[in-house]
Amino acid sequence: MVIDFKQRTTVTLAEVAAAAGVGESTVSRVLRNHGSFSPKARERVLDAVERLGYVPNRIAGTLASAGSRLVAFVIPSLTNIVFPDVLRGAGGVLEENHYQAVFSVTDYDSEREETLVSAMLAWRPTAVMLAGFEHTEGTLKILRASGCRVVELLDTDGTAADLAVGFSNRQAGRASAEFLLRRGYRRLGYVGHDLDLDTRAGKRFTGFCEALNLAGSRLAGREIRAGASSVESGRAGLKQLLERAPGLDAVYFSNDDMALGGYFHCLSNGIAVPADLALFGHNGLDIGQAIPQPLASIRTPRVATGKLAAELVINEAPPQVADLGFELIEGATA
Amino acid sequence: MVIDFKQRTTVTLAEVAAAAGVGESTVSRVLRNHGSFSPKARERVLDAVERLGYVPNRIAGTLASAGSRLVAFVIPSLTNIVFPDVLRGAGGVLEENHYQAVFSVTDYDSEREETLVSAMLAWRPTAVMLAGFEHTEGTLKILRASGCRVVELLDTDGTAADLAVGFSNRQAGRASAEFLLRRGYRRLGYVGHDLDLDTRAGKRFTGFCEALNLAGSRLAGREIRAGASSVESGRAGLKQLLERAPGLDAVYFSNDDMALGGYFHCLSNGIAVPADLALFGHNGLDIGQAIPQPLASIRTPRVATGKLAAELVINEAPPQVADLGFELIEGATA
DNA sequence: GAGATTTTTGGCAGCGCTACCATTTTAGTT
DNA sequence: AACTAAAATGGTAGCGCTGCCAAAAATCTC
Repeated sequence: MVIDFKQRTTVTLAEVAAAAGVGESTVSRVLRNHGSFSPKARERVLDAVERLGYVPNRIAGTLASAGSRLVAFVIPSLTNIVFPDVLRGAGGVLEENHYQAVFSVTDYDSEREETLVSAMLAWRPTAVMLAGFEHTEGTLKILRASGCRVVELLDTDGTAADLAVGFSNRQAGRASAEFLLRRGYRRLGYVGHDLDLDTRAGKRFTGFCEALNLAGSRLAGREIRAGASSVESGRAGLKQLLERAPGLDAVYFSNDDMALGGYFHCLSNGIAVPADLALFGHNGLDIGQAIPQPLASIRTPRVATGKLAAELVINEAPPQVADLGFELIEGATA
Repeated sequence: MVIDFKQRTTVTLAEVAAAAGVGESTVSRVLRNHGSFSPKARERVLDAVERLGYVPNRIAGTLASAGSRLVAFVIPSLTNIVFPDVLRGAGGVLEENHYQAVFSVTDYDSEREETLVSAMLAWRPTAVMLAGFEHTEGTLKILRASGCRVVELLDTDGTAADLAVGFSNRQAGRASAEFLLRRGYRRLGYVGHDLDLDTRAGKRFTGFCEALNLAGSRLAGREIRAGASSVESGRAGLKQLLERAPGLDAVYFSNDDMALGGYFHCLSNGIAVPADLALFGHNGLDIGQAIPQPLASIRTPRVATGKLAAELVINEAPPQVADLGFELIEGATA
């Protein structure tokens, strides 16, 4: 196999103009379909573009004009399917409008977030999309100074810097507790992952406890596991919790991944769900609905969040907080 | 809340130079730590940068120099965790080397792939990363003409355009069949998703059938489902298959998502695994190892693929095919 | 201490494009 | 046909940075 390494002089707009026998401006106008030009000119330009294999250079275009049509995502994780879902929702809209998505991953580390946001801004993106409201002072400062739009995703409990799209995790936590109480469960436990890192999970937990308090009840046991959420962590977490706090009749998990782990623990150990123990997750993942007993959970608007976030940015919407709500899935595990 | 909409004149390198009392070149050299400058100059520049809150403009930098330090990913899906995993692997390496990842999603449509690759090239990326070897002629043509590096991911069965990193899906399929045969299963079925779209799954299936033929055996039944893989699709697929082809003793699934669906079907319907029916997946996802009986599967080097792909590009490696292999997980479902 | 090196520095021409403006061409009006 | 309005076009000055080069300053050599 032979690869051509010789410096292929990239075709420029000027060359296209020359080949088409028109001025550079005309080529630019035709290609962006902006301003006026004759059908004849259009044809000659498109013909030359085709013939020379011209690919516009958006780096140059961006520098010359104002907007970069680049949208930066600085997200905590790619392993937690929540974020790919948001990216997916945004991706479609962005693409239709000829925007490009750029991303980096913080691993739930807000210092890293600051570094990454700062690096992103060097590309002069139209907007920066972040998870939630909890950021370092430094992050907020450089973001403000940049003048670019900021969208905080998947959270509405807090103060938005500019735009925010998501739902109230706190209310989701409350709704989960209320549902379990309504079903008659009284000895409730919690299995979660690191709440300091995943502040949205923390808010759900807060909401959950609030609802319990309001009902004159309280958490009968909790197991907080270090690190990110995972099925295995949920499984081990439930095992731990049940050993330490026997007699629970329902457990709330920080999300569906954790809850699935819990479910599998029950399956393996002959714990009847929900007769012996009820399980409640969060996110409403498809897989949770495909297990033998559909998981009781809360369906969150992840794709819709990405979609709306992109739309707001593209339409230059004024600062606002868009609450997309959530939907309780009764399932069969509670 | 008040948002400052006034056109915040972005700080430029020239302003930093003026503030630091040095020339523009010196600022540029200090910031890139490239070329020579005195400690004194360095200090004054960094001080001015800090004071003015200067953020370099990489759009301009890229235009002026050669390389964009942008790596484009054009992937089939974000729902299939395989691709986020690859992105994750690449992301770390890219970030360390001050590269940025840009992506778009084809939804397994090669016409869209061509459009998206073309759009990506407008950003003059250092490399374009694609899934597999199957691309339209048009895609290959514009890629060749662009002169940028191309990495084809997660496949080694075919002809690479430039770099390729992954493993042999065909061999994975063979290994899966050989394992099942070795275990004594004889009436083998297959449940898969759309093979024309996911050509790598198709190659696994081919390899699987080859191994059966070699052993003088043949597939006893198959169910190919339209659309992308999912747990629900696997569940429904296995149900269908068992109705149509009773008496199977093992089923090979196009991937772990599908296999999990199959497992859940068995759980729901009192089919003992593996006594009544053995199940075999592909990818070795964590969740497959967290269900009551760890799923027999093949662990694929997804993160490592992303990592190596990024490294090869950054180190300007010569064209090559890197086979990272795979690992059979015996599990407990076969 | 003069001359030869080496290090540090600033000026400036692009990179490829778009925005703006001035000019030319075409269409419209009476 | 003469004149006006509208449409089409090309020239060119940047966008903010880097790379090159020549000049200036610092260091070394005998």
